[in-house]
Amino acid sequence: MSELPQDSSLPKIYSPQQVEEKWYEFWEKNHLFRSRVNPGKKPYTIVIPPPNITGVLHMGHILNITLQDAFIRYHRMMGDESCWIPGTDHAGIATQHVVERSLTKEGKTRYDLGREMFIQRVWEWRKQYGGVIIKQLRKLGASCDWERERFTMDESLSAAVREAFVRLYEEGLIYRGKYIVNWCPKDHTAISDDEVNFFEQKGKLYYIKYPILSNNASAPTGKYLTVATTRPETMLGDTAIAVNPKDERYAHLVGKKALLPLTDREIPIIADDFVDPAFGTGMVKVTPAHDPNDFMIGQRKNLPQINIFDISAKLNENAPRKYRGMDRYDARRQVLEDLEKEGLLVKTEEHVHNVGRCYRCDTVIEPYLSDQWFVRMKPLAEPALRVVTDGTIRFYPDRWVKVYQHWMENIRDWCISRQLWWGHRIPVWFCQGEGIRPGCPEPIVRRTAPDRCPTCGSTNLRQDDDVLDTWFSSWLWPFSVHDWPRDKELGKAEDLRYFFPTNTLVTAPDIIFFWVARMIMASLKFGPSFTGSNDPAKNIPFRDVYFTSLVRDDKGRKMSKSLGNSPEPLDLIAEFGADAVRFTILFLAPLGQDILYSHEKNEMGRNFANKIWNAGRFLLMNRDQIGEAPRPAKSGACNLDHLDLADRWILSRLHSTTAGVFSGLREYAINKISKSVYDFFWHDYCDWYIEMVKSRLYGNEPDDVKKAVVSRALDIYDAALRLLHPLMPFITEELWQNIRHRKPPESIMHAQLLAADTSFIVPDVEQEMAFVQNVIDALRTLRSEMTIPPSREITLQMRVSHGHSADSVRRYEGYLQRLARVTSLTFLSGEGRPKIAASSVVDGEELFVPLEGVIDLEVERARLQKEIDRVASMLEGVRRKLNNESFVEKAPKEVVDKEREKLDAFAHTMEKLEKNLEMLKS
RNA sequence: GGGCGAUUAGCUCAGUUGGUUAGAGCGCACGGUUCACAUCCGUGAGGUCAUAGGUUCAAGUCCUAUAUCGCCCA
Repeated sequence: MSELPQDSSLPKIYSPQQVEEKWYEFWEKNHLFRSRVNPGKKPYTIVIPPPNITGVLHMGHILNITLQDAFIRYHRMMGDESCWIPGTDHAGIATQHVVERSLTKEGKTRYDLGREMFIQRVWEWRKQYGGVIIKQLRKLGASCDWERERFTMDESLSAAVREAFVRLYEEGLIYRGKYIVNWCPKDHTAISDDEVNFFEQKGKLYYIKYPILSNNASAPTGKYLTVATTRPETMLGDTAIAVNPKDERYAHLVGKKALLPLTDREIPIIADDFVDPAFGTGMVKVTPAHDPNDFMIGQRKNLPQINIFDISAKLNENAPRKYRGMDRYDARRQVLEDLEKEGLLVKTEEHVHNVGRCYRCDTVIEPYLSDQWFVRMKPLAEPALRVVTDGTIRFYPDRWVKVYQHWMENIRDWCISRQLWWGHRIPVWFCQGEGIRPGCPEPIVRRTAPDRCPTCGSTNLRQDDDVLDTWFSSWLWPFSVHDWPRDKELGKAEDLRYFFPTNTLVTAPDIIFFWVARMIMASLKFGPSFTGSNDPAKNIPFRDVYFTSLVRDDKGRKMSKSLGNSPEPLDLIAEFGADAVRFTILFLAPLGQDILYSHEKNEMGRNFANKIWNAGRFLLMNRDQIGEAPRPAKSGACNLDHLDLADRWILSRLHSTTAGVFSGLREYAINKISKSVYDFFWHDYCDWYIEMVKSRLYGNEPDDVKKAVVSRALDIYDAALRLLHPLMPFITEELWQNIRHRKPPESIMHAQLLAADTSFIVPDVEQEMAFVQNVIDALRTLRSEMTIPPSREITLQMRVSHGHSADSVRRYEGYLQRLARVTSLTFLSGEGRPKIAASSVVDGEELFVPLEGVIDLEVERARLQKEIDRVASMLEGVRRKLNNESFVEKAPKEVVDKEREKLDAFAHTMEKLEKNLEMLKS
């Protein structure tokens, strides 16, 4: 950094582009984001919710990242060891698909490459394109500790995944079983729930008769029951009929059997809560192998699962011979035809239902039964629920606790296997025998690949083909980022113990189950092994969870690529500056409510930046012309020489603003923080303080007083920049570096925040200032309504009798001169008043502005009458209250006293106004 | 179907445990460019706080119901 010349002048308009780039480089080059284990300081840690490597920055990230950066920067300036750990997620399915698409362009499939080559290809892709988003975060100003960046497929994070898997398996918390997945019959792969697109579609509801069998002989009773289904072909896999247990119509049938038409299978009639008595006939067929809900019923009732499809959704050998080899839709036609022939098809209705389609090829998804790995969730969920309900972990806003609780109490086992190639391969091997001892059925679960089967010694082992759900690595993130379980061998043991638990998690509520809940479970489960404590408070992954708003467009629609209503964040940053975009989004972000975003709103942030810039420009010009008083020894302290009302007032405002920022931080009320800093800077500091300072700087004060005034204005500005820095890091750094001489690598990033000192907050001073402001406001209003041009000077006559003295008002004459163009101030005594004058009553004191020859008496009379009406209606309201006996009796004394004071004040004002009006009439 | 949230000025939103005359930004109207800023300054208009009941001396704020919108779960 080159030293700035003393006569440095800033351009009139702030242009963020070069400034932002310059300071980010400076921060990075000087390692200012770095965090180190420091027992002398309190740690403050955030782990980034790792974005997908396929992802690009969108508005949701802008909000999410800016929030985290603001928290991290505030804590850094409060003296905490702030550590923000960045990284990315390998996003199994999304990434695999992206790479497969690029292969398709070459006319290849992943099978052409083979598993190993394909994975290599993914790594290459990642190196070239992956993590674009990480570079984009820098444009936003994110102060992540880049030296700690992690990727969920890093070797040490893979070790964490294997460690967790093996431990859970050994404890019996992981098991293998059959499960329904979303299967694409065209791509021959399972896809995740997120990748199924649901569309409403017109279909048909078929009513089918099943013969009821007698209790003992399994002989037809001649009676039938009727089920309704949208997928008649799956009846070939039915293993039960179900009714709702509360449905009295069918209570007598439960426990009996029915004959499955077109087959010779007998199936039971059972009762299950899932069945909706109002749907169809209130009886449903149950096909556990081909419908997720039926699958759940089947699990509860121990029903057989008969899979009638192959991987292409053609009927397999489990279907009657006649249908084998048919496609599912051909089978549907054939089944319907055959039912019709047997007189079992009762009727057909039009029916609208949701159909899931593969987001890649639009093929209708087939719920398909296959072997999967599961985590038993109940034992993990119980302690994880407790730490949230007992307040060890706090949610902001706290209504998410209920959502969390409901989910945790009804938790289902977690299917963690995925039929993909890209991801953490399941650390399980199967013995392929070799005939030494036929079948070693137990899976071999190891942290590293075994050489031979521990049972039979065979070296013919085959690793499970599947990989783990990406969330199975994400749920370890708060401690795997510190290289658990290899933290000791990699020298990260101290980091892990110092920075864990993290303090704040900032995330979108839509992943509360996928991620937030599971991190809590994983940390409570594995935490004791590195914290050395069983205290849940020491093993939670984070103390506070901030659930962000959803960013919508100005019509309230979700931002989405297909709607084209999502702005390109880098374009926004280029147009308005990162600071402006950051500030705007934080200003718009009420805790827990959606944000309605629109392009123009960024102008607010931009204008604010420009305002701050110009305040700095004003200060620098005056510093250069007038100079500064000798600096106080303590850096960051404020010059307190020659204080006047405006100085005491702005100090009071600065300290209460600071207190407001701190309380906003505690409540995670970020929009309260941004609003109070905005109001302080713009309205208190610029609108009033600077204008009042001008009256001293350009008046007849001695030189040393002027210098003290300049110094103090700079000191307060410096403190305000620090208060604003976490919200607008770039412009505040630029100005902070300009207003005083700093030596690199000195940075506002590590400057201490001013502590909120209540001794500076003085109600009397604020009240006195409010009076002055009210007088100025009244004069301005009067000028405007009497159409007195702003350039025209006025004289003011005051009568003070209501708590103010001529002497005290006289002290503020300079302000009135500067802010209301009052050239002469005189005081009236007795009852006299100027004959031709505009008048006003402020806090009970009378103002007269003689306007002989200028005043339009008609206008002034109307003006006064309007004011009289206003005061009269308030007077009336207060009177009504005080005439109410129960109010005077029951309301607290202070409230009643306050109303009495109001009554006096209004009555007093009324009296003056009426006299003044009368004067004009005579 | 169950749960949750929202409804305050034309628009986007503040409004502490009920107790000053319900505020801000944008937009609108009017006036303003001599030394920080027209990305600005000053002034003004604009609200029966969704509706109906209730509790209370007192309700934008608490309770109940309804309406509309949105989210989650099933």
